[in-house]
Amino acid sequence: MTKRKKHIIAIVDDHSLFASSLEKLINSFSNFSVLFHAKNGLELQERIENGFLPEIILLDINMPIMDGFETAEWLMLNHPKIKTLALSMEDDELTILRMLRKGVKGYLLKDIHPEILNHALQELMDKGYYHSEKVSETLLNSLNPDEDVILLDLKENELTFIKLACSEMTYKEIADIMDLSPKTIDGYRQDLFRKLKIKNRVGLVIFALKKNLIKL
Amino acid sequence: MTKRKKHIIAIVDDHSLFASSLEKLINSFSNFSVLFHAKNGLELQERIENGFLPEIILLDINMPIMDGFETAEWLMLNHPKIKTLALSMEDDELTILRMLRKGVKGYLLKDIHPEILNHALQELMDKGYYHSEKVSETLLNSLNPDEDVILLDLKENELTFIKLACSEMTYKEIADIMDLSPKTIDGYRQDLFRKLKIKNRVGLVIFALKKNLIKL
DNA sequence: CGATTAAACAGGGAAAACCCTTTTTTAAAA
DNA sequence: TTTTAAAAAAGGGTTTTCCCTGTTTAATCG
Repeated sequence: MTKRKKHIIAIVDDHSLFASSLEKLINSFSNFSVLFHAKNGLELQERIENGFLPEIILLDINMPIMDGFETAEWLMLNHPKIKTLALSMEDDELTILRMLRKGVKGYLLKDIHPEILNHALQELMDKGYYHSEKVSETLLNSLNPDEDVILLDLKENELTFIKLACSEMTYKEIADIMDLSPKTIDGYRQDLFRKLKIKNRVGLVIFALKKNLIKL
Repeated sequence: MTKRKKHIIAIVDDHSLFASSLEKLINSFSNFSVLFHAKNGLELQERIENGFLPEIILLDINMPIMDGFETAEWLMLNHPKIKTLALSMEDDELTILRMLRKGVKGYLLKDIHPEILNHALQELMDKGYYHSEKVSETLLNSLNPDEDVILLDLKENELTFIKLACSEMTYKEIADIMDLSPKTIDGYRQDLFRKLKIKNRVGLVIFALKKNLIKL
């Protein structure tokens, strides 16, 4: 309730319709206002280097040219005082962990209610961090730190393989789709089974679901 | 807001601590009051046959002696005017469908908030039915009526097999646990694959998860 | 009781999955 | 350009899964 200057926010999102409406929403809050929005990380860099310095950045992840991961990393290294809040539709644990490792102060899912956004921003300023309920849940469910390391170390091909292995395709078919030898696929499989300490493909499906790597 | 007589409710639940607190809660509502509670369907029958006739019955499912399914069936056949509301922790589609087939007017999950209960009871009287949000979702997700028929027709052994097949056990191990021949298990498998039109065990896991037959 | 029906079980074979190890290829570093 | 390391591929074998069909067993019923 103290009368003070509004906190300055920047929005980074390639979906400009979303960004504009978000801007309107935030400007309606009493404690926050939007300074500018950028279509991707590169545009954000330009703005910042031209002297437009926000306190908070709402950062989308899936963007062309320079995505959320790169952007968050650049921010962490070059402007550590800016509080970055990831704002995405992705709720899989891998994406969440990756962003947290890039130094974001919070992770918001895009389906949050308007009032929650206000609350989230306030908490971010007060406590220094804020996560969506679902995100906190996901992070809490991850009681096995080893698994997190494994998850973060997954190569792109391994990830693709896991997702495809959660379908009814045979490994042969997966190999065809990924344009790799069945023997290579078998290598991925074997490797993952060892790392994840699982006995068969069912274990892989369960893992993928627990980590939200696939949806039902 | 019209001043009228409270609607008379009976609670059927073997967990008497839960039943008692539920009674207190309901008695605090302006439009409803609890007439009695019974530990199982048999006790309910006795009460009703002694002239205690509620308008609404909150019916638990897992109870000794006479469970929710039997009780709902008996109520449907003998007292069709009583509105029965299933009140359970089970959120799998099979249980839900089974209860609906026994004529219950609604399905509430036990983790609902107190205010929702009041609203649920009111809706039940006004519209004649009410389902928990999660339940409605589950029923909505089931866009394949054929699958529902299959689900309802599942034998106990088939169900057990499905659940075990969602673990990392081999069919041989499942056969041991269920004390059946591996060939019998293979029969279940083959049968289910045909009925559910799936190609392999992954399909079975996905099915079980979609229907909430297993939890992660 | 024989007849019917469903559940349990079996024979037998092909295809996938699983597993260990080694080699080739590729790309980056020294 | 040689070294090194990681990714891809392969050799080769065992186990499990998958699938078709047919038989025995058990329970129910006219």
